[in-house]
Amino acid sequence: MKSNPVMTIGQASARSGVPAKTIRFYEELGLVKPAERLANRYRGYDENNVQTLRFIRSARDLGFSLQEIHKLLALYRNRRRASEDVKRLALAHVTELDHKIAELTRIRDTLADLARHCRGDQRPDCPILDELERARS
Amino acid sequence: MKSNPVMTIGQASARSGVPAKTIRFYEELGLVKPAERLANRYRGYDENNVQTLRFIRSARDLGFSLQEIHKLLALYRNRRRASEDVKRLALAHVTELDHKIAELTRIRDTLADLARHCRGDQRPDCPILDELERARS
DNA sequence: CTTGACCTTCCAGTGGGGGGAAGGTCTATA
DNA sequence: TATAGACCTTCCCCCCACTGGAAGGTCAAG
Repeated sequence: MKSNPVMTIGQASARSGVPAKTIRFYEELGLVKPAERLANRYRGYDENNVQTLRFIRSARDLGFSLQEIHKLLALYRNRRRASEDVKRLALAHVTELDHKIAELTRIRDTLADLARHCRGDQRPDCPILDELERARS
Repeated sequence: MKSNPVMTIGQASARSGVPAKTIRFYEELGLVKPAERLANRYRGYDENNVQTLRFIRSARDLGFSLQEIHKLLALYRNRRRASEDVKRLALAHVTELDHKIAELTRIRDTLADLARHCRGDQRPDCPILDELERARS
């Protein structure tokens, strides 16, 4: 399962879209281990590493946390995985997203409503400040 | 503009709903300065302070950052403010929220779609992993 | 032989707090 | 009067997911 050639962190970064600093950070977390260390102490990455980095990037783009990605990577690398486990992770994340969206929407509507009632002129009266002042425990 | 009596941080916390730790943190940021220090070095808060803490809490609940709250507090305390300025801050925040909601919704739909196509059984085949593997730069 | 583009490690900061140590203070009760 | 316990103080470290920068090593081109 060796895939030459080996590249430096800068090249792996260019080919994966993950910043070099972030690649080192992921290594520290145990997510991506470079295939080898070169004689000059540089990290050496292979195609497998690049593929892993792309996987992480895609998962980050879909809003998965690094903890969730850790689990996803384990499933990704496990040929005997059950797709059930992947689906469960994904659906849990969808639920999380639904909660966040609902919360943000509620906030957005409240604020837009307050702003709609504010004249927005040179006078100091402002229902937005009035509402913030009122303790809505 | 003195409003006795003075209370300790615990009482201010109970009356404002802001944890004592957080009150100290806000002080460090220059958001709330206790009315006085008691002889025993305890912080002493008055009704004004409590009102400010409630204001901050309400603004946090509406998703404003502490930086934005800093500006909101300046307007709140300025009797010669123009409601225009408050409204502008609020609407900018609504726009931010709209972007976040749109982004999260896009992610949510993508992920739900992927999950919908995953059988979720004991077999390893999984379109979710397939998609993560594919580099969607 | 120098310049500049890489690479290395380590330390610090972001935002918005939370946890907990080590120690001072105050009040109620035995 | 002693002591328990509930406060308060400052201090530093932890979370997440990075990002920036300093100080120094390595390598290819001119």
